[in-house]
Amino acid sequence: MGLRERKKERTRAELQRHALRLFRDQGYAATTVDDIAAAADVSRSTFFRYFPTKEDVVLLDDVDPVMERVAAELPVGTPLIEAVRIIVRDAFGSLDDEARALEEVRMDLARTIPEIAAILRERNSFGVEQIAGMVSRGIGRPADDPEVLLFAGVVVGARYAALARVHAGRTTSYLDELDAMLSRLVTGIPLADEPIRAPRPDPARSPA
Amino acid sequence: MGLRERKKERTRAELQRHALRLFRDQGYAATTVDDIAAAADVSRSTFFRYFPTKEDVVLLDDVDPVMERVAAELPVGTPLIEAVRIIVRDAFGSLDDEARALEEVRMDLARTIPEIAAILRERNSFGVEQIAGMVSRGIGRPADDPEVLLFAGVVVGARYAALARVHAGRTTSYLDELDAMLSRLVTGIPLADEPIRAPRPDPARSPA
DNA sequence: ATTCTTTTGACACTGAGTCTCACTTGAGGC
DNA sequence: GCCTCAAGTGAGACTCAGTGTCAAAAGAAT
Repeated sequence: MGLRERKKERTRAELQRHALRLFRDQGYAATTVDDIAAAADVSRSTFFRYFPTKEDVVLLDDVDPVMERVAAELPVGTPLIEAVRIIVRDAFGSLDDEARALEEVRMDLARTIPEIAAILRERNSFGVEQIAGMVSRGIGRPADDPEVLLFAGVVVGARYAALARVHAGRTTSYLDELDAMLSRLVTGIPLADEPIRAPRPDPARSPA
Repeated sequence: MGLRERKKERTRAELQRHALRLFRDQGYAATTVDDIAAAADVSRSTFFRYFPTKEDVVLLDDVDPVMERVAAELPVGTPLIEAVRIIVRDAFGSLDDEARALEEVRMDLARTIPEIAAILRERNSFGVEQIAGMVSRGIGRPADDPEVLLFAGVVVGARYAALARVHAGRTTSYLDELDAMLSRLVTGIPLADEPIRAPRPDPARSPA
């Protein structure tokens, strides 16, 4: 790996490091791309050469290729829902220390700054189509099959639920929470048969 | 309802009508807010007084209050997953002709212009927290309860699956598709126990 | 007709994102 | 070591979304 590559990697890391620090210190909206570039001692143009948008500096996505690799190593016959659990856990678990540390910072920011939580919720990693593609390959059904899409949607939903827990400050580990959510799904959809009670007035609208 | 109110409503409708028309004709990114304002014969400022962002002109949200009303009228004891199905169907079903027509246009745009599909997927109506709030009221559990959030996440996931079908051009009616997705959920998560097959090379990466 | 309030348009400003062009700097052949 | 080429960088101009202010216009109320 030549000097050029190393320098590039260093610049990218510097930009991300300073960006996250600034976001933490002075908030997301209050931090301009100029601020970040200045802190990392590069020009504004350079920032956009490394990250297509300001939001992207929060994201990472070293995870996707790892997920593919883990998926390819699963024993044939594993039930789909179990496979998802294993893939998620192993893929995140196999991140190196640096990536893992970055992940921690990112989740902490998500808990602290609502704007970042929104970015992660909307943009992070996997969408329905992406998961549907993996499922499609895993069980040999078309990727636009309704059941394949619905399964993928449920997985994405579990992710959102985990992120909501993080956002509510009810957990410190997004990964553990996601794993717990997926575990619950193994026994079906929770509360599906729960009977609804007599309707009561929306507490948000009733007098305090 | 005074002249003032009527005029306001007309302006809002005009802005939305022209915006959707322009988006359809020349694309979302290529249409500036100035274009929309000019077409509707108002100033740029006025546009932003009616819609906080350019994206918002695609959205509607006459639906939320209706959902609340439908929810309040459900018989006590209805299973939660059934309740969701009924609420969604009745709430959308009770839209007036104009709102329904707008919904059609919006879904058509979503199928045609990927950018609009993304906006709908990310911003439209209900997020996990919002649904969790309704569920919380319906069954009397805290809104940040893991199972409540997971259930809400699953519902959102079903929505995404339906939107993915629309996006793939496999259906013309988003509503019917969503209803079908929720029906499937009544019998549990589809494909959950489906065994995965021997891994095969990613077709996207294999030679054509 | 008069006041009062809401809506509106004109304008200025910030910041994200795009583009171009000239420059520097690492890589590799000689 | 030198030269050449390509990759990476910086400066700056430009577009457009979104915010804020302020004064003029138009509907409502008396």
